[in-house]
Amino acid sequence: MRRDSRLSRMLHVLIHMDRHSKRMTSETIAQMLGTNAVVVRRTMAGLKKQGYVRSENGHGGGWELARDLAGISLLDVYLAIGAPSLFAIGPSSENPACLVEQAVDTALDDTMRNAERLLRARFAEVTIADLASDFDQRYAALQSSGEICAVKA
Amino acid sequence: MRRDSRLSRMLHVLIHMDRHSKRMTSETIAQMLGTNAVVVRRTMAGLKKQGYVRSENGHGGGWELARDLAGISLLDVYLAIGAPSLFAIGPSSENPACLVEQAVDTALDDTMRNAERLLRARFAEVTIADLASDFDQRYAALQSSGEICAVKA
DNA sequence: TTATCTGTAACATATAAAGTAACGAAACCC
DNA sequence: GGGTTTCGTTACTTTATATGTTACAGATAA
Repeated sequence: MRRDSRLSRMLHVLIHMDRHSKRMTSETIAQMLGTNAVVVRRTMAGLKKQGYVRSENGHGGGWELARDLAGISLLDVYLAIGAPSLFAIGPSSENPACLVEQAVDTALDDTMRNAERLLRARFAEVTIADLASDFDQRYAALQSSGEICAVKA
Repeated sequence: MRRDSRLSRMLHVLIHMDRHSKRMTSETIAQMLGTNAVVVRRTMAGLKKQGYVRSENGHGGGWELARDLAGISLLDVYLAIGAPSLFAIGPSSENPACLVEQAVDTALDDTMRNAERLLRARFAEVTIADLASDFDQRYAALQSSGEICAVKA
């Protein structure tokens, strides 16, 4: 399978929603992400459940932020999309009978757990507003006035 | 795809090879790992190329250690099997044109790079001999005299 | 009522590790 | 030498899972 890009995509979307006055439809967001509207709804469902975004049906409907970006951390988003597995490596089996394998897997597991703790701690430190201001700096640096992801910022 | 278990498997094998006086055939190792002899040869090829193990053809042939386990770190093994990607998450595209996406991916990438550095540093600290002594403790604690992975330790 | 939306279910695709079959080459035994 | 064992390698198939797609029901506004 490909690398899981849901976290990256949701952060991307949230920032655009913040800079976008009107509601954005799944279709608009999908084009922005280079994907499909169903994929967008599927992934955004978790953010909605956690109250980070709202969605409205019908004419003029779509998605909008339900909270300030300064109040949402990367960890919040990561958890909202279901806290998918961070690592591509792991033990060879769940419950090995072999004591050697148990020792190896325990050691690896400890190391991976530590790494996961650090990653989560780091995610918790950064708000989406922080990322947005990173974008502002890039934008100012380039002094560009063109299109940004097919959606004006 | 499944979680990559090559590192776990190779560590497992190396410890067994250390406790096993005779050479072990790919088939024997495969049974120990619950897999196939070709998978074993394929994965062990990297360890052989780095000089951690040797293999001999024909009658009485098979695999044997070429270096003391105290001289091989987890990082050595990880690198030997091709330093596969550690993370299951990543950016949505390689070269995003969108500045928002660039900011998001850069921030995530920094975080992941830090995590990778920490993981590699930790892997470098631990030798296979360290893992083997973990096993010894488990073994002593259980006072078991039975089979261990179909291969007596 | 009709055109837009979201929400879901159901199914198809892509990717890479893992699994499998086949065969050649090397080393050993008789 | 001839047969057997074992590695080395190629060329597949399988598997798991995020992603992509189609279809359709339900909700909302003009």
